[in-house]
Amino acid sequence: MGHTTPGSPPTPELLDELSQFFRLLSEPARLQLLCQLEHQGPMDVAALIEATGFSQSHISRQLGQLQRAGLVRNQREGVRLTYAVADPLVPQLCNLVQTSLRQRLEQQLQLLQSA
Amino acid sequence: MGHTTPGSPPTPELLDELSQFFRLLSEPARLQLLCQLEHQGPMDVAALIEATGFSQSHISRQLGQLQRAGLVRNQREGVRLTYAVADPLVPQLCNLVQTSLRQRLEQQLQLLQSA
DNA sequence: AATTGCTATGAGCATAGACGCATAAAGGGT
DNA sequence: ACCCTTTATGCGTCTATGCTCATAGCAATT
Repeated sequence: MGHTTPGSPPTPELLDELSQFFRLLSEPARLQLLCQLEHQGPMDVAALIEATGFSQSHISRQLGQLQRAGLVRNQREGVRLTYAVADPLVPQLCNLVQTSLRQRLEQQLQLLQSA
Repeated sequence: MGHTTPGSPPTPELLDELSQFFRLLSEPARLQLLCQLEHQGPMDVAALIEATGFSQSHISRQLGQLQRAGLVRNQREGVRLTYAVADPLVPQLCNLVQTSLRQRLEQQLQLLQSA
């Protein structure tokens, strides 16, 4: 039940960093780009445009944000840039959340069945 | 290096659910409320107002969102509502992200030292 | 049922950020 | 040096939402 965490409460700075990080993943476009890269391996921008249907400028901006956060890395291939996932954290998080969401849905389903 | 995830790519619906979930944590106010509850154990709204300095209506709305998402649960104590964390997922996520952020900072530090 | 104390919610304002268009910047080939 | 291709960025628009004020709803007490 009601755990209390023994450590100190998170500082405002940490709180801000955490929320900023989650904000990156809160945008479907960015999350989609990340998942696409995770699933397909490294891709260049043209392929990402093709896969997602977003405009070039939009993709460039979103990838820029992901790169500044260290979630993605790029590499030149001639004039093109190839992007790749740079941190295994994101898939981990998504799996955790996905599992939790599923569990909650199953619980709700059981509640409905018992009614 | 470049893993590719064997499973199928996430459906648009899953992508939306995941991003909506992360959006909840992307707001400093909500994350602060969650951390406060996690750290102090169950608290009533007056205590949360005291602890965070937010207005009553703001807190009510944010707690409502967290509750609809199943992250928080409330319980009547007379006329007051006491809120408590309802899912251990959030502290897990925060710890993962925090660890990853720290690792990245340490790497950057080493890069600076070797320069 | 009226009053009191606590919580939820409608209305409105302000701001952040997504998204596209146009254009600049950068890199490579002739 | 010029041109072509690819990526980054300034600017404008529009939507979403944080946040507040006022007020409505609701539970307990008398």
